[in-house]
Order: sequence, then structure tokens, then C-alpha cells
Amino acid sequence: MTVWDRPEPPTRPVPLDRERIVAAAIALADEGGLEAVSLRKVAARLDAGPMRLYGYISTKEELFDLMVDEVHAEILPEERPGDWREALRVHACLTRQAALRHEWLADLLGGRPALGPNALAVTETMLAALDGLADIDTVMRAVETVSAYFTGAIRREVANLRAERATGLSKRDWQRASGPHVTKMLATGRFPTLAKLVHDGTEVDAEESFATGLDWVLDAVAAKLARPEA
Amino acid sequence: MTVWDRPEPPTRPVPLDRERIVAAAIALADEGGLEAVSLRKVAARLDAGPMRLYGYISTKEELFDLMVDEVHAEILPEERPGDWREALRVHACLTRQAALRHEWLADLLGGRPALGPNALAVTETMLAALDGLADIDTVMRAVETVSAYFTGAIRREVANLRAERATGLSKRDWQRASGPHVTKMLATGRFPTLAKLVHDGTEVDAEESFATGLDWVLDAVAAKLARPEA
DNA sequence: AAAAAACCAATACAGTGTCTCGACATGAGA
DNA sequence: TCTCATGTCGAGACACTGTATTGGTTTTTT
Repeated sequence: MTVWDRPEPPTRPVPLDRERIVAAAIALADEGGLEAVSLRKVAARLDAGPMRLYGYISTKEELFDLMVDEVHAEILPEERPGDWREALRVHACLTRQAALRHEWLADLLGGRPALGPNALAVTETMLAALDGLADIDTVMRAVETVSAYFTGAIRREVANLRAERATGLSKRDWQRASGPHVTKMLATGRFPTLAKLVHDGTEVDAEESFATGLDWVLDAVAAKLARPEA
Repeated sequence: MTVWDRPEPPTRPVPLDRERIVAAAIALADEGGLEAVSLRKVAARLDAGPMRLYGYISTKEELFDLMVDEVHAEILPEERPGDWREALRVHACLTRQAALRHEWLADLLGGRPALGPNALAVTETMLAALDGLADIDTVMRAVETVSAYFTGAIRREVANLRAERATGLSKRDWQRASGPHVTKMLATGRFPTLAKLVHDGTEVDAEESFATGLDWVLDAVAAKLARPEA
């Protein structure tokens, strides 16, 4: 028996930890979407049997939670910006950019309460940015409102992006893109305003659209912070 | 051979159509959540083999789309209310109520573009309510912003509701509820503002919270409709 | 050195969405 | 009325999924 046919040592099991598992899952999700994440594939990527993961994770949902929290680490702002408005604004934009990097995040955002350490830290900095400008309840409401906005906006943007991607690279060709179905619907004349919009509406950049809507909401928050009785 | 052991006539196949399929799927989802909806179970509820559904539906995702559109029929307002603000407001509230009736809707909302006939009709009435008050692009942005808000808000509300339900009927006991984890996190002192909020924050009714945030956003929209240059 | 504990891979199970194919029923043509 | 073509339907198969169990192997403790 020479060196060559001596069998490989039995693949010394790489020590595993949550970080590595989550990283593998994120990589998988980045490549093939959330549905490409299966415990078997995650384990395979770490040269381990599927059951090994259950030492570090008790269910697949928990893995998803960990993935979300890991992305929240990317969102944590480096230094606290001066005013609350900038703080909320950049947080919203950072979240959006994270969701564009990891599209699967859109599927998970808001789906479960984010209670991981990084998510809590992010929430803390948002609250801190507003702390003192109004009573704590108003502050909370402000954060919740802004969060609700950008959660929804991000979700819609990613949904549209996928739809465009799926129906060939059509962007403005909403009608032609999503099959003859919408075209026919619009042709019925039952949706005049919508038809007008599709016909006359300006093509707007997704990022700009996100930013404008965000600014509106921030304006509203500013008004309430100034006159909390309203 | 008596009447009793004469075999049932071979279960004359009930004529199927999309409506019945979608209704069965919705019933299933209402009872056991989205994950309780499997093509096999839907088919079983209609006394049919699983493959039979593929005559009316080409994929499970399509079934989900149909379910969402069916719920949009419940949302369609009966008559058009006077001013645009009321129109947007009741639409948001109706959507929220629909999501409380069909919690699975929260999982699907915003996940894909809603292009079904009912969804289009709903969008049409929202656009129509705003039509003429500003250029069509601003109108669209307004609708999108409000939609983004209530999509996100509904999602969060349902997520919290489920979390509360899962961790025993705890509402205010956010900390104790979600396990010792959050409690310990707050005890670290790394999240002072959050801790203050949990300690001093007022318990707020979910519906009221939704409505206030919505009013803020509507205020913002009103301001932009008045001065579209801003 | 022996015993105990911890760990881990293989197997198993019940379920999923979807494809393929053979049987059966129904309609048309002779 | 008999036959043949057509098309619809369901049973089975396939490749997966998340998770429980189990029995062997390694590591630690006594």
C-alpha cells in the first residue's frame, strides 16, 4: 500500500458553529433564493451530514431568523449621524441596499419579529436618534411608521424586480410583460385611471421612488415631533 | 348483493373550477395557515386527485396568486367615499381587517405584484380617488407610499400577533414572553433606549397604532398634493 | 484501563410539488 | 350498434423536503 492508495483520513469533521452555518445558508440564498436553502444543502456545503446542524439550530425557521439578524449586522451604521432624520433615512436606505444585495431578505422582512442582537442594536440606534425629541410613545410610533413604510416599499420593489426579470427584461412594458392578461384587462375600459397611468405615467427610477416616499413619511414624522398633540 | 354492500357509484366527479379550488385553498389556509395548503389537501377537500388541479392551475404559486386576488374582492369598497383621504383610509383599514380574517394574507402581501382582476379594480378605485388632484405621477407615488405603509404595518402586526400567540398569551410581557433571551439582552445595558421603552412605554392597541401611523402618512400625502413641487 | 458521556452519520418517515403513463369514459363515424 | 379516436383523470413514481430515531464511534472522565 503506497501513499497514493492510502485512503484519505476520514475527513476530519470541520468544527462547526452557528456563524459558519449561517454564512453557508446566506451564500446559498444569495445564489438561488430562499427556496434554495435546504438543511441538506447547507450541511453539504460544510461537509457535514444534515443532522449535524441540529446541534446548533433547532429548526429551519430559526436558521432564517439567524440569517436575518446576520444581515442586520451589515445595516448597523458606523457612527451616529447628527440629526434624527438623517439617522432614519440612512437606516431605511441601508436596509434597502441590503435587500438588493440579498433579495431573499425581502421575503423575510417583517415576517417575524426581529429579536436578534443585531436587529435589537439597529432598533436601539433608531430609537436613540429620536430619544428626547418627544415622549417615548411618540418616538416608538415614529420608528414603527417609518419601518412599516420601508418594509413595504422594499418588498414591493423586489417583487417588481423579480417579475420584470421573470417576464424577460421588460421594465416599462408592464402590460406586454405580464402577459396578455393585463393588456386585455386594461382594454376592457374598467380601469380608466390605471390605463391612463400606464399610458401617461413617467418611468421612475426605483431608488428615487423609494427615497421620495421615504421623505414624505419623514416629513410627517417631523410634523408630529414638532406638534405631538396632533 | 343488498343495497348496503353495493359499492357507491364511482363518485361522479364534481365539476371543478378555479373558484371552488381557490375557495378550498382559502378555507385550508384560514384553518391551518399557509403551510397547511398543499395541492393534495386542496384536492382531497374537493374529492379529487391532486393532478386534477393542474387542469385549472399550472403551479402552486399561481394558486396563491388566485387566493390573494380572491381576498381583494372582499376589500373592494361598495361605494366610492367622498374625499380621497377617506378612500385611502378605508382601503387600508379594509385590507388590515381582511388580513386579520385571513392571517396568511400577511405572508403573501407584497410578495408578488398583484395583477388579478380584483386587485386591479382595487388599485383603480384608489387611483381614481386621487385622480385630478395632482399630476398622475404624484398620484401614483401617493398610492404607492400609502400601500407600502399599510403592507408593512399589517405584516408586522400579524407577526407580533403570532409571536404572542406562540409564546403563550403574553402581550406586554415582551421580554418574558420571547424567552429569557431578550430579557438578558436588555439587561446588558447595551440598549438603554429600548429598555426605557419596554419599561416606560404605554401599552398601545394595535388598531389604534395602525390608524395613527396611517394618519401620519395621509397627512404627508395631503401636504404633497397641496404643494406638489416640494 | 475501563466506563461514561458526547457526538455524529445513516437510516427512516411522512410529507411535498410535479411528471409520466395507463386506464377509462365519452364522443364521432361507419 | 359497434368501433375507434380523443381526451380526461388518477395512480404511481421521482426527487426532494424537514425532522426523529438509532446505533456506532470518538472523546472525556474516573
